[in-house]
Amino acid sequence: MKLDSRLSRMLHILVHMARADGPITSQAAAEMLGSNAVVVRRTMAGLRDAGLVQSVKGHGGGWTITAEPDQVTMLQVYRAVGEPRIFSIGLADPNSACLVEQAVNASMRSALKEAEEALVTRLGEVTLADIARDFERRFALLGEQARTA
Amino acid sequence: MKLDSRLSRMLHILVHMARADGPITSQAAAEMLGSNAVVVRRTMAGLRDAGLVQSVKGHGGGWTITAEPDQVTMLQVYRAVGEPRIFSIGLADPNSACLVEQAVNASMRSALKEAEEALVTRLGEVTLADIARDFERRFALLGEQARTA
DNA sequence: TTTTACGCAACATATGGGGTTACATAAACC
DNA sequence: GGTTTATGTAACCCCATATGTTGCGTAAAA
Repeated sequence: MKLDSRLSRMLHILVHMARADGPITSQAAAEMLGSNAVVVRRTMAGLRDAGLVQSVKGHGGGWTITAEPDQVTMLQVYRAVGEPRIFSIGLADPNSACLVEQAVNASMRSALKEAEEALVTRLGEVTLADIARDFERRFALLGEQARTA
Repeated sequence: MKLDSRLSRMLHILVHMARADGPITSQAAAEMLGSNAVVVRRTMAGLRDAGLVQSVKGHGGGWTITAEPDQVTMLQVYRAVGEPRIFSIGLADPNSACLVEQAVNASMRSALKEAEEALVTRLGEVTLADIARDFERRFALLGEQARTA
């Protein structure tokens, strides 16, 4: 399997939604992501259940962000998409009867736990508003470069 | 794919080898791991290339650890098995032209980098000897429990 | 010479995210 | 009211990759 990109994709769309003045359709989102409208709906369903967005059917419908961008962290989005497995490495047998393997498992668990905590902590510190501000900075920088070129 | 257990498995066998007084055959190792001798050879080849173990063909042959257990860290073993991908989550498009996605990618990269550094640091701090000592502790504890039961 | 092991290529298998098709339903527009 | 536009969801296929398996070659000891 390739990388699970649900978190990354949802962040992408959420920031777009935060900047849009109306709903974004699944089709439009899919085009932004280079993906498929069904995949978008499937993944966004988690965000809707988490209360981060709402969906409206029919003409003029689509997806709208309902939460305040400065109140939504990457961690919340990660959880809203179902808390996908973080690591692709892990224990061979979590419940081995072999004491050697138990010792190995203890050291592996400890290392992975530390890394996961570092990740979760960081995800909890960055909001959609932070990412949107970074976008604005990049956007301004681009205009700057165009003018001085 | 399930979890990549190569690091875990190799640690397991390395600690067994450190405690054995002779070579361990691929078949014996495979039985310890609940796996297959070919898989063992395939994975151990990396450890041999890294100089951690040696293999001997024929009668009485098998695998022997050649490095000092207190000089071999989990990190070295991780590298010897080919530095498998750590995360199962990641960026949707690492080289997107979309500035929003670039901002998302920056925040994702930063969080993942921090977690990876935490993991690598920890892996570099724990040696095979540490794991072997933990095994001894567990083993002693088990005898203790048996006597007081 | 036989047996025991490793070395390695080639192929099979399982898993899970993502892509695709199909159909149902709801809401806006005419 | 009928048509169009959207979402909701099920049911499939596709693909990458660690792992499992078979087969054959080679080296070393009995």
